[in-house]
Parts: sequence; structure tokens; C-alpha cells
Amino acid sequence: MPKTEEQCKQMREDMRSRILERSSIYFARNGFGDTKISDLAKHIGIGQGTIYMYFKSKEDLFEEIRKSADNKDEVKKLKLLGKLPLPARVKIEKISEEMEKRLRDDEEFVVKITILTQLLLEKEDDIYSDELYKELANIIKQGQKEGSVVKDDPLYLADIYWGNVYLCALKKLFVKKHHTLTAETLNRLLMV
Amino acid sequence: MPKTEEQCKQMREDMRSRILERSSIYFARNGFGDTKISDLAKHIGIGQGTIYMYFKSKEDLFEEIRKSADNKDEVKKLKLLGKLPLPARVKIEKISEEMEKRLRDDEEFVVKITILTQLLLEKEDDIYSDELYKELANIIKQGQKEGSVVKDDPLYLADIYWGNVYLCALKKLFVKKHHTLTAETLNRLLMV
Amino acid sequence: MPKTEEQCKQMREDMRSRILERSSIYFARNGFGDTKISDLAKHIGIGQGTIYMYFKSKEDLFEEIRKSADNKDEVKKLKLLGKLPLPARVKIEKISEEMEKRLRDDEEFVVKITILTQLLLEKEDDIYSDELYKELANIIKQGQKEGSVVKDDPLYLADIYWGNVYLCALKKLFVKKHHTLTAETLNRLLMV
Amino acid sequence: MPKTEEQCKQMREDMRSRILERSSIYFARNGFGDTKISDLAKHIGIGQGTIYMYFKSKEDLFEEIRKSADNKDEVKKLKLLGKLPLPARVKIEKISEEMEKRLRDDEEFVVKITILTQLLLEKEDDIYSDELYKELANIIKQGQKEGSVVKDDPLYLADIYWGNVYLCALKKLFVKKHHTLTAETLNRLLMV
DNA sequence: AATGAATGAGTGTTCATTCAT
DNA sequence: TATGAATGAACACTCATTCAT
Repeated sequence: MPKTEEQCKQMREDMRSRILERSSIYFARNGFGDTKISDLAKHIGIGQGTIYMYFKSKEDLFEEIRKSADNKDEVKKLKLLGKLPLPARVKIEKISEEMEKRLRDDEEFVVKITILTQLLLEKEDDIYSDELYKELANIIKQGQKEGSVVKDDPLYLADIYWGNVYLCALKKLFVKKHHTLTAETLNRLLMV
Repeated sequence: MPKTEEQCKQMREDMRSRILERSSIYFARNGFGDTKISDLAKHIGIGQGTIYMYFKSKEDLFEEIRKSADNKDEVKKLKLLGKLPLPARVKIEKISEEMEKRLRDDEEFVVKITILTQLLLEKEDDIYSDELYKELANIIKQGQKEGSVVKDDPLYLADIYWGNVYLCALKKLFVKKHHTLTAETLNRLLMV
Repeated sequence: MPKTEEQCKQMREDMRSRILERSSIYFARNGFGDTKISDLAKHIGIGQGTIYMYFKSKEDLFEEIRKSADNKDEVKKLKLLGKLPLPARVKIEKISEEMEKRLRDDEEFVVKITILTQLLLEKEDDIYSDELYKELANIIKQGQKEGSVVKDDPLYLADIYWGNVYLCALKKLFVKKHHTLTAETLNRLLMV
Repeated sequence: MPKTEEQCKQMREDMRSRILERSSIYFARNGFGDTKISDLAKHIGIGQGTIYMYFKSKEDLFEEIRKSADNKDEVKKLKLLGKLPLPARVKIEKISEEMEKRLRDDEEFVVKITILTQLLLEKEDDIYSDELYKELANIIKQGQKEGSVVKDDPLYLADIYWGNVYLCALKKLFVKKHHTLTAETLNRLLMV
């Protein structure tokens, strides 16, 4: 075998990533029950059996997708931004601009948002305990003190904000022609 | 004959409605593939076979639910409201109030909105050709002329508006504790 | 209730006979597995439940039909004829004539023959142990001694004979236009 | 690719043939309704699912069995024989001898005859329009002119002849111990 | 390692049987 | 007594998973 140990490992890692990435959009669109392994394999362009070389089961693959779609990075960014000595208005504008850009250009982000939100909905209980909601709520509170953000329950406002980001992601996944969410709209959700 | 013709027909109609109504929540929450006929029957409180006395197949039941969730009534109402000699601001406030109320109290409406929107998303092409979007866009145009509604593509604004109604319906179906959408929030989506 | 005990009993007996008679043709044509109780009831012109007031189960009804289709009468007749001081040729001609007549005119007989033969076939083992075969074989033996019947295994010849009667009955049940079996043909099966 | 295209196609064809062949006996014996897919699969020695890789449904498999049991070959042979410059007596003797041999040795033929005849019976209308009946009737006509075949409706005689072949096939399928039809008996059905 | 034909557990559907009327 | 809507056990069918190649 001409391949080195290293190359071999790399190839395995590449295939695993490819399956995860291409599966996630499928699961995000169709849900778990309506996604057939045979269709998935065809969509990825590999044999059905190959999936089982990288994942124990359909359930396992789904779990890995959920795990890989964590929002730790986003939460970290938001925390950092929250601590900066800036007016809330600016912070919110920055977030909205990034959202607009990523929703427009970054398909991986679109899929991630969709999966994350669907996970959140399936938790059935307190949607507001999510870190992302809490961090945005903090910035909102700051804005309310500064008079730039509307008076209302900060968590409720955060929910509305992220909900609209999710909605846009959903439309990206399903509908061809549609007007992408603008930073302006996002800002208006929160600010006077 | 143990029952009159009339009673018999009525009972059949009642059972059919009951199946449709109680199934719709299940399908709206879990989608087609994750909904088992056995669970459905248990949830409705009837035998599995009974479903097949009223619907040819699981697929057929799903289709009937989709058909029964049409938005003709809502479109009609919106058309009437659109023609009234009122400022757009008042019209929009009326719509928002009704949405707040029905999202809060009318579970059938919540399910209907969910199914309708999912159907819309699955159409894959032009989401904006829907009557509901068009009618609201007309009122938005009026508002823009009157200076009460923000300057932006009316169909895009209508999309944002209905999207938030859908989001609230989704949360109603999935999450126990959450802050219901307020008329105030809906108004702020459109008005300056 | 104006009906006497006697009348009531008579009515039950009538209904039972009606079900047996009308079911037998259905089972003879379609077999057990391809006969649905719902179709059967419709064919008889009664409700499904009514069948279960007279028979424990579909299996039981089928059994009763089988029992009612016994060949004791035929065997008795054949035995009597066998003992008469007549040439075998005459005996066989008499049998053939009766078969021709009954196959032509007596639908109950047609159904009975069909069911009896199918029962015989399902026994899987020795078809030749049936009384009807044995009795005819005796007459055949007599004929062979007298030189009027062809030389061959009497049970085999009896089998051929009854087989042709069965075939004719089958065609009666299934095919509209067909040439009924003649006594002449039956005679030729056995006699020189 | 673990197998060549050619090998793969061949294997699929083989499995399909195997299912068809082994199913046909089951259906011929039990009919459609009394044949369970689970039993069938066990009998063939494959998994239930495998059947559905080659046939859309139980009904489809049944149809394919019926289609595969055509009598074109037999008709062709009979047509050729009919045209030969031989006395009808010789022709009939040849047919009878072949029937005796194939009924004795060729199980596929036995099953085919059974299915073909059952199909013929289910047509409900004119049984005599079948090619096999017509071709034999032609030879019978020739025989009647030559004085070797009994005077009677040729199609009726052909019906009796094929009927006895069918009867023998039926007995082959159902009954273990029975006297196989002889060419001599078949000949006597037609010839003086 | 990759494949896809084969498998059988699990789900959809039918139909013999029950039972309220 | 007669009925046919309702039932669920049994059967048809699908699809996640395995495994020979």
C-alpha cells in the first residue's frame, strides 16, 4: 500500500466530514423519519454501506449532526461582544450585520441554525434557558437602560430576534426565490 | 336499521372530523415519516382499522389534512378589511390583535397556520405568490403611502409578518413555556 | 311476539340453509382464502354479523359446507345399482345418463361435486380410497369380465370417470358458454 | 465494483427466475389468498424483503407467474404437427405420448398446465377461443374425415382432451399416490 | 475500504370477528 | 334477531442494517 498511515487517517476524516455535511441539509429539510438511508447515500454519492463504516446507525449519524451543530462559537462571540465597552445599539447592529452576511453566504451556517432551532423546539420545555438567548438578552437589557431598545421582556425579544434568523434559514433551505433577511429588519425587531 | 340514515351520516362525518383534527397536531409536530398509525390511533382513542374506514391510506389522511388546512377564510377576511375606508395603521392593528388572540386561544388555528406554512415552504418556488401575502402587501402599500409603514418591499414585509405568526404557532405546538407573540410586536414589524 | 316457537325455529333453519347454500358456490369458486366475509354477506344479501349468528367462524362455515357436501347418497345409490342383476354396460349407461342430467339441471349437485373433489385432492394421499371410486370400480370390474369395459386398472378408470364429471362441474361454475358433458362421452371413457 | 456488470445482471435474472418458479407451485396449489408471503419466502429459502426487490407486490408476482405461463410454445408445436402430412391418428398418438411423458417427468409443465387452465376458467366467457383448443380441433376434424376420430363437436372433444390433461396435472400437484394419465386413455377420448 | 443485494424487525393495511344499537 | 361500524390480530410491505465480494 503506497499510502502512509497519515494519509489514510486523513482520508477517513475527510469522508466522515463529507457525510456529516451533506447529511445535515437532508435531515434539516426532511426530518429524521422522512430521510431514508438509501436516498441519503445517493445524495452524498456513496454506497449505503459506506455510511455504516463511519457511523454506527442512522440515529448515531443524526446525533453526530446535532453535536456538530453546537452554538458554542456563537455564544463565545456574543459573550465577548457583550463585554465590550460599546453602546448596545452598536452591538446589536454588529450582530445583525453578521447574521445578514452569513445567512446570505454561509450555507453551513444556515443548516446549523436550522438544526439548532429544531433541537431547541424539541426540548419541549424552557426555550429561554439557551445560552444564545441569555447572552442576547443581556445586550438587550443594556440597550433598554440606554433607551435604544424597546421596553419588553428581554428574553422574549431575544426569542423574536433568533426566531427571525431561523425563519430566514428555513426559507434558504426550502424556497428558491425569496428576499433574504436584512440587518435593518433585524434591528427594527429590537430597537426604537 | 338501528339508526336513521341521517344519524348515521352525521356520525360518520363526526368521526372523520375527529380523526382529521386529532391527527393534524401529530403530523404538524412529527411530520409524515415520524408519525406511526398505531400511535395516531392510540392518541385519537380508536382502533387502527377505524382510520382506514375513513381514509384510504396514511398518505391519503395526510393529504386530507393538508387540504382541510386552506387559508380561504383568512384571505376573504383580509380582502374585506383591505377594502374598508380605514387607515392602514388601524387595519394592521386589527389583524395583529386577532392574530394575538387566536394564537393564544384557538388551537385549531395554531395547527392550521403550521401546516399551511410548511406546505408553502415545500412548494420550493415562489413563496410570495400566496394570496395571504398579496393581500397583506396591499395594506402595507397603503400604509407606506400614508407614512405609517416602513419603506421596504411590501411582499418582504408581509413575509416577515406571517413568518412571525408561524414561529409563534410552532412554539405553541412544541414548547410548553414561552411568551406568546403580542400584537405590539407584530405591529412593530411593519410600522414606524 | 305473534310467532310460535315452531315458526321461529323454522325461520332459523331456513336462514342457516340459505347461508350454507349461497356460500358454497362462493367457496367453490374462490377457495377459502380468497373469499371475504364481507363479500359473502353482500352476495347472500344479509349483514356480516348475521353469518356469525349461525356459524362460529369462517372456518366453521367452511367446515359445515364440507360436511353438507357428503357423497353418502351417491354412494348408496351406486351400491344399490351395483347389486342389481344387470349387465355392467347398462349400469354404466344409467350412471352416465344421471350425471349428464344432473350436471345440466341441478346446480346444487354441481357445487357439491366441485367441493367433494377439491376435498379429495386436499387429502394429499390416497385418492382411490374414496367409496365412490370403489363402488364404480366394482361395476367396472364386472364390465371387464363381461368384456364391455376396457382392460385397465379399475380404480384408475373410475378416477378418470369422476374426474370428467368434476371437470364439467368446474366449467359450469366458471364458464358461461361451454358444451356440457354428454353421457356418450362418459360411456366412451370406460367402454369399448 | 465487486462483480462485473454481466455477472450481476445474470444473478438478478437467476434470482427472479427462482422466485417465479418456486412461487408458481405455491400459488397453483393454494391460490392467491391462501398463499402468505412469509411462507413463500421460507419455501424459496430467501428473506421476505428479497421478493420485493424483484416484484412490486404479491399481486405483481402473481401476475408475472400468470404471464410467464403462456402456451405459445405448445401452440406452435401443435400448429407444426397439424401441417405435417400424417394421418390424424398418428398426430393424436404423438400428442398423447408427449403429454404422458411430460406429465410424468416435467414438473414445470405440470404447474404451467394448472395455471393456464385456471386462467382459462377465470376468463368466464368463451373457453373455446383458446388457440390450443382450436389447433387440436383442426386435427380432430382431419381425423373425423379420415374416420379415425369419433363424430362429435371437435371443440368439445378438444375440451375433453385438454381437460383430462389438466386433471392429471392437478392430481400431480395435490395427491401423492395416483395413477398417471396414460397416452392410451387420452387416445381413447378421441379415437374409435 | 467500498458496495449494494439480502435480510428481518417494524410499520402500514386488511379483514374475520365483535357488539352497541 | 339483524346490522354494520369498530376492532386488533394477522398479513403485506418498507427500510435500516449487514455482509459477501
